[in-house]
Amino acid sequence: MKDFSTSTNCPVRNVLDRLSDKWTTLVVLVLGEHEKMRFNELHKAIGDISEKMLTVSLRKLEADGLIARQVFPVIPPKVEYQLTDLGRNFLPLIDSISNWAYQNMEEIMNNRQQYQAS
Amino acid sequence: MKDFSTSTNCPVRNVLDRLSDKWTTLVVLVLGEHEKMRFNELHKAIGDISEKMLTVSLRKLEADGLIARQVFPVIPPKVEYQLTDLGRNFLPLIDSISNWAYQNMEEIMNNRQQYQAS
DNA sequence: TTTTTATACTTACTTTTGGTAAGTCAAAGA
DNA sequence: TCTTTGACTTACCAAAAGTAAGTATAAAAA
Repeated sequence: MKDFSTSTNCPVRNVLDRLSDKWTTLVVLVLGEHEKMRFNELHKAIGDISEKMLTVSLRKLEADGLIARQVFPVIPPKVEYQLTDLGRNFLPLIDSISNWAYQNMEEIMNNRQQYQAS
Repeated sequence: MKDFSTSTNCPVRNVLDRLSDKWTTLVVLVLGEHEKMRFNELHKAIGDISEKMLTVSLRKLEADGLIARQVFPVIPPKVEYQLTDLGRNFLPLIDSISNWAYQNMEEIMNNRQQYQAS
């Protein structure tokens, strides 16, 4: 049994906090479907993420080693992102969460309505 | 292939956003180890969550039907929380994320240090 | 030749969310 | 009568995220 009781000093919690983040998981999900993607592609694919937050999310994932960032020294700039081995290794986990959400969303939506009504 | 491009109108995204939240996942994780827990037990088990955020997280999970809240009409108050079937059904997914984080945290920490240094 | 366009970001500013600490309620015990 | 207990609220402040405009540079278009 692991220790969740300690905050920033616990590496597991630290990793977990970063990966259980709205945008981060989404970036991994869409990157999981495309092999290589450029910044604007990701931006369009996710749709409602701001450029700022996309940048932040990408940097965090890069720092953690889940994605690789390749810069082409051209103008206008070209940058490609792709999952690393570590990222690809993580993908199925978050993919299964996405699937679970898909399969259970109806029930969850119903539950929410019940809850509202009471 | 699912559509992630639309924001609040997409139920999958909606569910996903809520479940890929720092505190929410943690609450499910600790509830997964204890069967029934009272408010203050959860608070101590998680450690660095504020009472406010614990309340918010519990309400959201309750609304979505992942946990059940049982109030005992006594003074001082007594409230017990436990995973519902839906919650228990979700638990293994997040458990495996937690395990993945545990197994890969060393590599991730190393990656982060490399990144900082560059 | 000046203007526009393309791409991947920054930056300044505002809004929303989260954290902190103190307060509430009602009864039982000191 | 004052304190304690447990599950919250609430008011206030800090941090994070959203918004919109700006930056850099060269090639292509006007």
